[in-house]
Amino acid sequence: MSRPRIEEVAARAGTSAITVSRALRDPSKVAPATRARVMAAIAALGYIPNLSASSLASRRSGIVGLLVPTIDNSIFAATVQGLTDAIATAGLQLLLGDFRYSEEGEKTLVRALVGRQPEALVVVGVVRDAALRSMLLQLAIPVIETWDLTAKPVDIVVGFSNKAAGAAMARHLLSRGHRRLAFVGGRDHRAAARAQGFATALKEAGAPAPLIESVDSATIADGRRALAHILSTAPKTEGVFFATDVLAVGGLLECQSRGIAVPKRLAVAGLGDLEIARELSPALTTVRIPAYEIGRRAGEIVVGRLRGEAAGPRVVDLGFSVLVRDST
Amino acid sequence: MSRPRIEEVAARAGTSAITVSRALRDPSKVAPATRARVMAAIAALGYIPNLSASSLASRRSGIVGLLVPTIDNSIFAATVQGLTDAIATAGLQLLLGDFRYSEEGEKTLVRALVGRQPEALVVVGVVRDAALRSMLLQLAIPVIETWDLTAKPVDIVVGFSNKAAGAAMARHLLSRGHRRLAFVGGRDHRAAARAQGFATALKEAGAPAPLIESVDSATIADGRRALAHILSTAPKTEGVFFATDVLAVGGLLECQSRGIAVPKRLAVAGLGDLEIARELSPALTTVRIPAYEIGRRAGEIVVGRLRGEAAGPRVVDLGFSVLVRDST
DNA sequence: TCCGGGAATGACAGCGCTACCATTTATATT
DNA sequence: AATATAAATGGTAGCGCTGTCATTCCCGGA
Repeated sequence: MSRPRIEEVAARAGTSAITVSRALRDPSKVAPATRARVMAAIAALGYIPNLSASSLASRRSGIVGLLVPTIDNSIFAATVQGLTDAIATAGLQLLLGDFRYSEEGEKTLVRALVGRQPEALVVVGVVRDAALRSMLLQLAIPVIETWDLTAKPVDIVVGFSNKAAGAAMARHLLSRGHRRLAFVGGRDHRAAARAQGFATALKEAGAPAPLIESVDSATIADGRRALAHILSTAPKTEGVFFATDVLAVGGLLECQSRGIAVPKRLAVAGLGDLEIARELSPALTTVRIPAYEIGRRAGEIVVGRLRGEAAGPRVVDLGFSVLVRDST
Repeated sequence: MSRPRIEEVAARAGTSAITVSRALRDPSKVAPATRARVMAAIAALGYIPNLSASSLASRRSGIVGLLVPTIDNSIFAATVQGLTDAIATAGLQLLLGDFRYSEEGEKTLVRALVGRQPEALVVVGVVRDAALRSMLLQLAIPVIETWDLTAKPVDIVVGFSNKAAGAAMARHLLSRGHRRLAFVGGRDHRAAARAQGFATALKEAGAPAPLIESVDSATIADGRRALAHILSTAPKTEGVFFATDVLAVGGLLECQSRGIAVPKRLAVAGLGDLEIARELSPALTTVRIPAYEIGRRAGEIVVGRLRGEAAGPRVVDLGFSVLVRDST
């Protein structure tokens, strides 16, 4: 009752194991009649090749490892989708590792992923841990970091500049006449970069430094709380930039609850271009991130590299765009 | 510059390959001093075991395959998280397959997953295709279907009754005095089951049959459009049950735009308990689905089975609860 | 002192497949 | 007809690890 092996298929098709192997992987190398017999035998036996054995023998696993901080976050989901789409064309498959934002988990996970001999590794985020960096460097496989630009990637980085996004939003808010501004974001590096760009742009424009409000997680309720706190601390605030749309939706709803006029009394902006942000009224001004494209491009780079194509630039900036809507 | 093998570690630790293997997998069988030398050698060489070779030799892959229709959907994300949490305790890893709701893709994908010799397979949804069912049966590994109860699962099913959820919501709406009702949902089996339960409960209560409105996808915009269409087709409708919270949010926002009083003039209900649904005003009445628990339980069942524990019931109903809020 | 028994370790074969090279057969060229 | 060339196929070895069984070593008890 155990699963059939390639030898059984070969016997049934009246040929040898190696021919069955070829019929599956490179049909052009097998005569049509033989191929037909092999395929019939495969179907009859329900044969499914053992890819562990295949990986071991061929030294090609057909796997791309993906390291994500958490799959809960729907914004990363688009990136995963893009990556899947791109690598599927090359017959590659995704092995997912979800490290839950923990440094220790990250290292264990990398070992588990690398042990499966992936042909490339894609990381959502940038690798900061030095030990991990050097470990990845030694692997001698493509490593693509995403979602955040860094001047010295382990190998290649595909993303956009969080700092530039923060600065762009600062300039937009200033252009609308809002000068006393606040920033709300988490404690992760991406949010910090957005805050820094935001503050720097304000400084350059001679505007007052922003109030920086930190949140522990990024739920709508957190956004509400942050806005409430800002209004009690700095009631004269004229505009708030939230590091994510989810937080911004909380801000917008809190304004609704309190009867605060948006954008007249207070401007609200977010980042991420969620559908809900577009549908609320006033519609949320936000930064569109090419989340799907980031994954897609990462996948294309992986596929290109595995085909031995010439390496492109190490830093791929996919940009972003400020979508001006009614909330600013 | 290639990766070190177990032999190199053994040589450096002054022992044999098999002892290194044991030191990693069952440390109690190796003397502490030897173990320490082995670990030192592993660290010095940066050795990472080749799990393809390990799988092949031991016939244990340490992998659980997961088949999801799409990872875009954040509601499945909680299930994935629960599953990951449960199997991580047993040192198992997730191999993700995303079949994008296509039947053909599903079969290809299963072959790709099964080829990696997973120790169990978890499916989000129920397997309907007969050929696929018999293929899964032949695998002789645990197969857990989720998110939908079925009387005859391939092996085990963990979920809740979509039909019962629809019926519960129908009874709730009736109890609030809403009698002319409508249902909005996609064309998938889960939505169909909810619609059926909804309609049946109405019939049993002697209420008029619901208007059934189908949507092609489940975005906020779809929910808005569906509500608009219902109002133009059947202006006397008193309540709408949307198959998902995302659709219901669209319905709620459309009511806001049109100045329709909720729930006085029109009651709105959803399913899924998204945060946004809770935060809008009026807050959305919805059905809470134990999404995380479904994944978690599926994982626990897998782990239990692999440990050879006695099999439990084949159908595990985790139930649901109607969260009554202000929109009904 | 000898022996039995368990702890620690190792030798060997083989998991199922594919790379490499050799061989056979069919087809084209002179 | 003889040779060159390509297409089709097969034999053998080995990918890196672990299961199985054998061996060595040490200790306590008779």
